[in-house]
Amino acid sequence: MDWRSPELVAGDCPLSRTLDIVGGRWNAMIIRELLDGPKRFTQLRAGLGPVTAKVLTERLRLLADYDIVRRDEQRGVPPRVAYALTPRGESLRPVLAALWRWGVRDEASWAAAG
Amino acid sequence: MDWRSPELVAGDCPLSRTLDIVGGRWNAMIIRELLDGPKRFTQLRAGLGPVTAKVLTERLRLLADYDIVRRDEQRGVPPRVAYALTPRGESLRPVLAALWRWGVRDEASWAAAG
DNA sequence: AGGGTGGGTTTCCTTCAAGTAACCACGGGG
DNA sequence: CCCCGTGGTTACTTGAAGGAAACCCACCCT
Repeated sequence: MDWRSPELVAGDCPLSRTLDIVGGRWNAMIIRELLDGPKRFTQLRAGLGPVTAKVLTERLRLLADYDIVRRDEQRGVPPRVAYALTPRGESLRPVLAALWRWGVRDEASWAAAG
Repeated sequence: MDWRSPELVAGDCPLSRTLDIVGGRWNAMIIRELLDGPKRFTQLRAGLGPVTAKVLTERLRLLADYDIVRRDEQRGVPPRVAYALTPRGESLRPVLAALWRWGVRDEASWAAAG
């Protein structure tokens, strides 16, 4: 792995670009939910705990702009909207897996040490 | 990978705990610098681009609290302080590598599509 | 006397993500 | 008639992160 490149200094290194998407308070957890398969707005809210509708809408729109999630609106009453990962979103699976694994292993060894 | 666990809803799922450390504007890039080997304060500043002394100090102290970096102060005039990764910090290497790889591959395919 | 050095601290200010609360359209059910 | 559920929107407020600029020690060199 070559951690060096000219533009890394300018602040748009690959790390930062990935973290623009996967960082932040909710994005990773939303993607995690959708790695299970498509879900509707209310299901996402339920799976994410204390996220407000405003923030969830915001984050989903942002992730849609980034072509990470796709929004499938089924008209009718009441309206139902399903969210699913795009291929680009799916491609984040190994990244999320790495983050998840570190969190799990670390929790264990951190507790063991103290 | 089992993306489910009871406490995931409470917001302290393994993903979030890893991102507490690796997320944020500078943390990942600081760790990236130190994966090259120990560096001194000024070297870090140089490698990171436009980070102010205040913020860098802040981030380094935080990472030290998390036992990700170790601070080696060599007294004298002028004072010299070296920062190095702890084993816990080193263990983040695969995580950073995954983030980095996604950023690189994505940059390519994103540009190709556009 | 004045400047450079390394590794900061302090104060102030701006920005932005997130939270709170209220509201919307529909139609169905009681 | 009024509320419920779905998937939001809008306006307002808050808190924390981050940046800018100035300053600090203690010593060396000129």
